[in-house]
Amino acid sequence: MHKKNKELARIFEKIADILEFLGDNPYRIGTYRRAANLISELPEDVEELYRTGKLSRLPGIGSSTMLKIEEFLRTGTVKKYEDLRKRVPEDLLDLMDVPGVGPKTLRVAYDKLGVRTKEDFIKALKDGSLAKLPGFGPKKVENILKGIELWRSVQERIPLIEAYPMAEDVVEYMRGEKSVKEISIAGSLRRMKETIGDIDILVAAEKKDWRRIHEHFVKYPEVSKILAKGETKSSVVLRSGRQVDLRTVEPKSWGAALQYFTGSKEHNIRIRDIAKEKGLKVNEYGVFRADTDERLGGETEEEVYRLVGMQWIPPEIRENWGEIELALENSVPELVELKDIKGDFHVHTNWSDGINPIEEVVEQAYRLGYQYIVVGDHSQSARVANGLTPERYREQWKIIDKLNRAYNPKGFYILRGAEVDILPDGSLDLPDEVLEEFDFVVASIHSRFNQDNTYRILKAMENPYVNLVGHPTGRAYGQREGYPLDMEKVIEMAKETGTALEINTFRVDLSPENIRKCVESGVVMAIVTDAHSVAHLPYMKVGVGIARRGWATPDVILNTRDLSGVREFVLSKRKRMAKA
DNA sequence: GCCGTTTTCGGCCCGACTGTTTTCAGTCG
Repeated sequence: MHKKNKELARIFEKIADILEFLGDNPYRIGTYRRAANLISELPEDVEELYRTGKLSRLPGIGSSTMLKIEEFLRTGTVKKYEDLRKRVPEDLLDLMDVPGVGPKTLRVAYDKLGVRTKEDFIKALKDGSLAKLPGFGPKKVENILKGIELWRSVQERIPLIEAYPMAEDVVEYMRGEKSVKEISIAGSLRRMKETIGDIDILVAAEKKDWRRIHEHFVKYPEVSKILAKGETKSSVVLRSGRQVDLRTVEPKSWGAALQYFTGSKEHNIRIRDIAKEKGLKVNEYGVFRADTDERLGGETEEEVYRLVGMQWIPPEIRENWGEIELALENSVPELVELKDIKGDFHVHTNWSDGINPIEEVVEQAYRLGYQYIVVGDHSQSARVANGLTPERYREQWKIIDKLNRAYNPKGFYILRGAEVDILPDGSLDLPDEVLEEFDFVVASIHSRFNQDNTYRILKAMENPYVNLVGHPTGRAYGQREGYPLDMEKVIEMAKETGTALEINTFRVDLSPENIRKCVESGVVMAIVTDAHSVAHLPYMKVGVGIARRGWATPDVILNTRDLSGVREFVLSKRKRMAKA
């Protein structure tokens, strides 16, 4: 994320927290929170958007917010925030993130018990003084203490790629309860957000079975704590420290509930707003006429969207970022789907740092129904990854040739590939006469991040044999921010040279924001798993989700092309660069 | 604080769970 966006969003979030503590108008507070949310999700630098005048046109950014943004860009801070923070102990406000603790609780502790710090608060919980206040009791205090424990263990959101298998496992377990009619992942996970706070699961079943379903849910073997258990909603914490929420709805409400619990919040508020204008009411049970409460539908998501007058919107782009306007005009783009994917361009074997033999990797790719796979082990300078010398690649090719003889009759092709290192000066780790013999070449930066990486990548793309830039920005979600990179130049050069940019599933690099820029520029991208184990290969579906979140259509995704299309992509670059 | 071909004032999404209540407040999503 852009640094200024992050800082500004944090200031607005803090203003909201303080105002809430002070008991200000809830709608004003909501406005600050929405602004914070919007700014943190902006695909571009806030300063840039301000300069081009696009900022004030965003929904929820009014004149007062604009003034504060201007002030921030000019001075680096906002006076209102500086004034407000003097009125509340900062330490105390952090506690608002504790599950079960809100502004009212903190305010009472502050007023009645003189609580000023986290330690004060914990002391008030433990010595029973908070429990004595009206509206409080032993249970509430106990829950808050549990909340603090949870909060300390789950401070960070986890990467999509970690959360997804976790959620799939819960879904799989819940299918074991026979009264479950429909089940789906919901929330930010269904929207394929890069990081996930907690996991939402939705189930449709007959009302009489709900209790049994929740009983089953809390018995999931990974559960370490039960936070809540009801007829419609239960929450648990897994041993991994992750919270999972399960909700049950009647089958006739399935679509409305799935729509509702998928979010995003901004998207849903907008949808309900539109519904209201049409005299309708949308909630998790269905779509109703506002005046008579007559139920109009809600069994499927398509029906919900249709009833409010628009086409269905893919979950990955439900962020109120223009998708609703397009849906009203029936012109939401057809996004790339898993079934369009014909191969993977970047996987490792135990020839370098993968854990499986090439034979197993190839077999797994074949079983996924692909038409081709690019075996792309590291090149020699990646010593820690056991990178391959030209001689070892030639040995590997003999095996690839042999495998091809076995698999080609079944319509499956193994391509000679490499993930060649881009060296500090932008040259490549293998000579051209070797690169020429590969079917497909991925080039990536793996070290010396302090160099001019824009230059390195541009230079690598000028090589006629480089077909794909691996994890272009160097970002690895949850581990490393990307290095500074002039993305505009990279996009321009990719387009000019006919080089693809990588959507790396594990690193979420490219990010959805950058993917969207590529889509707009018509730059070709390849979705890859960068699998280091056969178990990683099926995560292509997560990669497709990330691509969809960046509004990627099949035409800009290289994996949607068949083998001859891929060969054509490689050959046309070689021809083009030879001429140039 | 935002927003407006029904409004420049008066609305703003809304239901579930928990614990403390005897009809509801606080928190959450």
